[in-house]
Amino acid sequence: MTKGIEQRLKSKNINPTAMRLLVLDFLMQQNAAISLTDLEKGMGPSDRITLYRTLKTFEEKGLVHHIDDGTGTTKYALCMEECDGDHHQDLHVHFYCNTCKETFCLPNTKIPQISLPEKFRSEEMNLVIKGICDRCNPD
Amino acid sequence: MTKGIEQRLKSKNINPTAMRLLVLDFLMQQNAAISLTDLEKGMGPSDRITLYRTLKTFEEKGLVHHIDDGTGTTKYALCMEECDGDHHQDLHVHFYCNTCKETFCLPNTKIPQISLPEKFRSEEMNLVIKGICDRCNPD
DNA sequence: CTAACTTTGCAATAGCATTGCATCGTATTT
DNA sequence: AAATACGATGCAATGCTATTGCAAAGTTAG
Repeated sequence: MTKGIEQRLKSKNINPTAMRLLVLDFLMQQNAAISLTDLEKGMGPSDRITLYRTLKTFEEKGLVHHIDDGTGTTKYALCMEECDGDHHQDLHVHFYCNTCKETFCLPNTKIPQISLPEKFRSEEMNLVIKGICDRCNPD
Repeated sequence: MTKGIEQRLKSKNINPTAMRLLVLDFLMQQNAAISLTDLEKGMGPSDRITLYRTLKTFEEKGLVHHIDDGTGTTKYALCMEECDGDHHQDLHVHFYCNTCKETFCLPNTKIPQISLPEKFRSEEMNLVIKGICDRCNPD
C-alpha cells in the first residue's frame, strides 16, 4: 500500500521518512487544495513547522505546488507527474468556490495565450477564477 | 490643481477630506501598484491604520482596486473610470516584474474567455503574469 | 451652540510565514 | 561496532500584514 507512495517520493529524490509518507498520503486523499492549517488539523498531532518544511521540500522537488488563491492563506496541491522542481507545470487554472470556500486545480483548463504589450516578457502566470464550483452549483 | 482630485472623490461619493486628497494625489502619481507600506513611506508622517482605511474606503467606492500579486502583500492601484464600486472592472491583467519587483496594471490586456468544466460558474477572475517588464527588458 | 455623524489616531490582536537552534535518528566511514 | 556526519524533526521566537475596538478630533446639520 505505502509502496506506491514511497516510490513516488523516491522518484522525486525525496527521502521517504515516516512523516513524509503520512503527509503525501494525506495529500493524495484530498480533492481540493489545502492550507498548512488544514494539513495540521487533518493529520494527527504533529508539529506545524515540520509540516511547513515538509511542504516546502515537496514543492522544491516538484511534488506539490502552492496556490495563492487570494484568500491570504497559501494552499498546496499535488503536482501532475510532469513537474520537475525547476519548472512547475502550473499553467492550469485554479478555481476558488465562493460557496464552499474550497480551492481546486482545474488541470485540464489551460491558460490561453495572452499577448502582452511591447517589451513585456512572460515567465509565469497565475490565474485564479472565483465562482461556484460544480458541487455547489444547483443547476 | 486639487480641484480635479476633489471632483474625482465627489464623483465617487467620497467625502473629500484633507487626508483623502493627499492619498489620491499620491496614488495618481504612481505608475505601479503600491502596497500599504509604500503608501505609508511615500506620504509624510501619517497613521498606517488611517491609510489602510482610506484605501479600503476608496476600494468600496470603486476608486481603487487591490491586487494580489502573489508576493503576499496586497497592492493597490487606481481604477479606470468605469468602476462603480459594486462591480470592479478588474478584468485586465496584472503584471509583476521579477526584476524590479513592481506590480503594474495592464489595462489594455484583457483576460480572454475561458471555458470552464461542466457546472463551474465564473464570477471573478484574477490573472497575474510574472516576468520582465518593459523597463527592465534589455532588448 | 449643540447634537449627530464621520474621520482619524492609538492600542491591541490575530494569523500566517519564516528562521535559529538544539535534538534526534539514520546512514556512512573507519 | 563505534564514531561521525548529515538530514529531519521539534520547540521557541520573531516579523509582517491585516484587522478591529475605542476614544479623540473634526465636520455638518439643526
